[in-house]
Amino acid sequence: MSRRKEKYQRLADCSCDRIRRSARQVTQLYETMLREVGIKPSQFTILATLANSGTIALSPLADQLMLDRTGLTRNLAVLERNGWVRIQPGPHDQRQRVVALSNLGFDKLDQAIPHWRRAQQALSKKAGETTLVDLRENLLKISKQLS
Amino acid sequence: MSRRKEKYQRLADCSCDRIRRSARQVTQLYETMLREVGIKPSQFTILATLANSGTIALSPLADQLMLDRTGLTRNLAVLERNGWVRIQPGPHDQRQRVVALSNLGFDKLDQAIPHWRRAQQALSKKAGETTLVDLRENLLKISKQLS
DNA sequence: TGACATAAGGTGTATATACACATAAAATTG
DNA sequence: CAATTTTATGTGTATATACACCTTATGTCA
Repeated sequence: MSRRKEKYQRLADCSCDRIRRSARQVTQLYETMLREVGIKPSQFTILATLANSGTIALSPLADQLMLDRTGLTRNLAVLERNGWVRIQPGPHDQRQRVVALSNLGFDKLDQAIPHWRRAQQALSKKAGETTLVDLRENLLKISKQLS
Repeated sequence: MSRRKEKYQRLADCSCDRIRRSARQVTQLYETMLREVGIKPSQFTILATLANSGTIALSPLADQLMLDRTGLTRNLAVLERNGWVRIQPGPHDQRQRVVALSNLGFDKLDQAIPHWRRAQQALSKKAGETTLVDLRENLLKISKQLS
């Protein structure tokens, strides 16, 4: 394989690949914990955000979650099917749809919180609290610089 | 909304959500740069890995990439359709399939590298080199602790 | 007010990620 | 060597992510 050169070895330093790998691993840890209550990490995040925001239209919710709007639509369809959120036409603007956590959604969130906490603690224990704090700080910094 | 309490505000400190957001943002930066040569970040990573590994069976490749094996299968199907990789039955083990970069794949990789470098540099510039180095270090540390 | 621009949202399509389950080949073992 | 176990891989299914394009409602301005 004459084309296998040192030149290609540096490609391993890809920051995109690096963060994606870690994100997959962390996600799997949280999925394992949250699976016990039948909820996914991304669903948990949406429920938690809705618990704080109250009724909110789709686009500002997507902004707040830094999520793609079209992906949010489809994710919310699942949450609605599960009865965790209510989606209604916007009260003033007929283009809007506003979403809010239902009582069932609050229940599911309450039920999930202890498992989420276990995931947070497990990650902290495995990664080391200092490393994790530094990491989160740097991730936040980078997020702000990229938005 | 009587159930909107401080209790839910702490949920914003989710490490899983934090890393996933940043991963999305970083991925989008790389996608923007790599789109010009018609290749995705994850495809780039696979091509780069294959350039270094040479012919390799699917499972060890998935291990090396820390990728789900079944996802790799489907990703490779696209790469094969594009003519960037060759997939053949394993020479000794009839269960295996071994994959290798084709000449077209090396060409595509060579073509993509300058754009990937631009993405790396853009990220470094936006995030700050120090922050980025720290981040990568912590990500690597966490990856090792979680694997 | 009517024409046009803008904003909110949905749909189609492609890839990414992960798990449960299925199949076939190879390895092991009695 | 035949039966069983393990290994390598594929398939079905569900969700995640992103972009291009479409529709409809709202806003703007001549």
